[in-house]
Amino acid sequence: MSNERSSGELNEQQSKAVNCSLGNKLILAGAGSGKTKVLIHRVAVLIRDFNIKPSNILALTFTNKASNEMKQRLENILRTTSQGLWFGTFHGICRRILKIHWREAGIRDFFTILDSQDQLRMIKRIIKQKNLDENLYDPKHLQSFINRQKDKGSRYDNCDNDDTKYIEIYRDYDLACRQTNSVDFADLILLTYEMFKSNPSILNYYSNRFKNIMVDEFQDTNTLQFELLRLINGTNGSLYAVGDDDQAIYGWRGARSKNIKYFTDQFSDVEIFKLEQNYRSTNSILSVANKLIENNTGRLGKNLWSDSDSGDPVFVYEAFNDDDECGFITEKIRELVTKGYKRSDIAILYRSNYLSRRIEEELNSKSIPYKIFGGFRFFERAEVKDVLAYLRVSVNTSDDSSFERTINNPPRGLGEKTMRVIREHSKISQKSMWDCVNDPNFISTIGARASSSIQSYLSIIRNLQNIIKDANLSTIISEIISLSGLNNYYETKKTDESLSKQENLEELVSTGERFSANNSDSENLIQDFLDNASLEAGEYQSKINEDPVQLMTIHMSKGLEFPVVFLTGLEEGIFPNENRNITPGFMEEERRLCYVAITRAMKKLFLSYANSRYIHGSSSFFIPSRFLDEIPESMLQSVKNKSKTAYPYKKNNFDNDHNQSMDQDIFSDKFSIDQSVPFIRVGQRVNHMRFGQGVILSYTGKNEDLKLQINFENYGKKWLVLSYAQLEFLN
DNA sequence: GGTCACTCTATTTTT
DNA sequence: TAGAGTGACC
Repeated sequence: MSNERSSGELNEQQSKAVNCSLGNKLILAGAGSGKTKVLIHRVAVLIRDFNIKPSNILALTFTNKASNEMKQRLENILRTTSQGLWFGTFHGICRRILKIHWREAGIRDFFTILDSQDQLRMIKRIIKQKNLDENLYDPKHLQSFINRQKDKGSRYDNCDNDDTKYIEIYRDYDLACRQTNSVDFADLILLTYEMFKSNPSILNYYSNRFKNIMVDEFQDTNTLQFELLRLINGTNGSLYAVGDDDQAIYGWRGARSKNIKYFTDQFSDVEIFKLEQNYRSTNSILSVANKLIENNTGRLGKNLWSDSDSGDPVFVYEAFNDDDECGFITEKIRELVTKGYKRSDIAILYRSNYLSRRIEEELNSKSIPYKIFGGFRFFERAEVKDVLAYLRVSVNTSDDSSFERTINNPPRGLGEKTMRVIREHSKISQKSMWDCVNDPNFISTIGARASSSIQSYLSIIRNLQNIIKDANLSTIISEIISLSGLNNYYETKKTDESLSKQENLEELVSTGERFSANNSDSENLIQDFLDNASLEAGEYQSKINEDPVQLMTIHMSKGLEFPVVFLTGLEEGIFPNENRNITPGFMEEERRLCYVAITRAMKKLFLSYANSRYIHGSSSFFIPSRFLDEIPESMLQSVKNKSKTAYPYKKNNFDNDHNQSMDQDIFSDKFSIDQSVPFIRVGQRVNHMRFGQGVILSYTGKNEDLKLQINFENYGKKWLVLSYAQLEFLN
């Protein structure tokens, strides 16, 4: 965030929103209109002018990043600490509440927070236990079913699904969660909600305490979060909700952007403010964004304007393949850096994480430092999770998943057979797996070899439990790495992979060190560290670089801004992403996502698409994204690379032959390359019997399905199947 | 029970 | 392409 703006004066709209009376307020804030600034200034006004104690304020955001930033910026304005003010994400705050009221919530202390991976593993296990076919009961599908139900506030006994097996799995999953003392993401919120519902006195306490609730990105709240806010806010609270319906991009995760509308209906006396002046982008960028988003229906309607200069035009680069696209980007970055831009001023945005690989390769080969946000998350790496699992069983022995994860890792000679026996026994005796293997009667039924392996595992954990009592966090972690035998295991392997795993574990030790330093006031450092690992997956930094180019998905970029933005992969199927079950409103959400991407740019925006792209091991053709068509041509400046033939395409280096096989793939025997057919390339002029002359814009498909998009002088753009259309190729 | 090599298959976004 | 899952062999 640029300082000149955060310290600057408020404009009239902002000032009204900041200095309003108490009560429920809705701030409709367009992209770049200073919404965080308003939120922070509002908190300052509450404290300074309304004499509200910081401890009576709750500030909710969606990401930890946003929360930390808000905290810091507020303390800058107040010039003091914001002591007692609760900052956090919905999940983080609910976790905090459950840590205090776990009894009332019907769970046990020291619960484990399951991340999506853990959750999926648990569901898979249940499907297996029930002897169901994973093809009929797709674990991922069930995972999203369960999460959607929880996001709506429905437990298994009041949810709707025609397939009773779904409901059974949901029930068994929840049962397993309770038994293993684990809580998933949705549970953090649902348990808090249910606890408030059944304990009016506790609810009362929090309602009275948090008379002032601030919510950022309100359009991203889901049904349950909305209801939770309603509970805490009660009848006389002041909820200050800031949001933008045009930036709702989490519908797929259960967010209900209609909450903005419901807020005015279901909360009392809501006063609405609009922030419509954009301070971020040049007018060229803003016009492109506005034109694009006009294609969505049912918007609340804002008129985002800016009095800044028009600046550079928005550029579009048509690449013929992904290499070309990356080449263009790195070339431009070099140019911009020589012109005085910092690399960290530049962001490369993409729809999906896997699209970053090619870009990374190119940046690496050109030695351009970069930092990638999201993607592989540090705490989701297998070896890191292994070590954390050791820590988890040590503090929560009923955590069966962590028990299972660690007992034979590194291999100690315990196989599927023994595990099955333990699992069975645990199910029948209703005891945790840990309790089972600590029961001498049960152990005596197990073979000598297996039982001695179990004993050595148990002694490792007991040893760790002793160490945990008085060692500091980073010591504990490094003890786990060596005592567990993981370090030895990787040491003897000596592969590149095991080496990098060891490095990651070393990094984990320093992460622990940093965490202790930053959380010296924590009452239970280990618990907080473990929960933090689940809730904040940690950004993985491939290299520690000075001034790196920023790479991230569009989702990650929300709330951020950059002088220069490259928005890549604007192709049908990639962005908008093709979705198997196209849900209603899906396309509009994709469009909003594109809107978010465009409005991240302050000065320069480069859009790019490739005619062919190497994906999932093979090359495919793409047509440009419809979003490009929705922007008037006059607003875009095309940067075409006409000197290169788009098709058939030969790579310059011949180190592999996939391009050649690609040619053959397209021109099979039915449609072989024939000297009478000139190069089909984008920009090629053609003549059609009926439509007359035109220019090839793009193409898709292969063989007899090869389709060309042609822009005819008198008939406009048309798609024609090459094998049927009688085309004359002009020079 | 452990390991390795092979096959299969899924490829969206995240707290 | 890469990660997960499977099966054969030690």
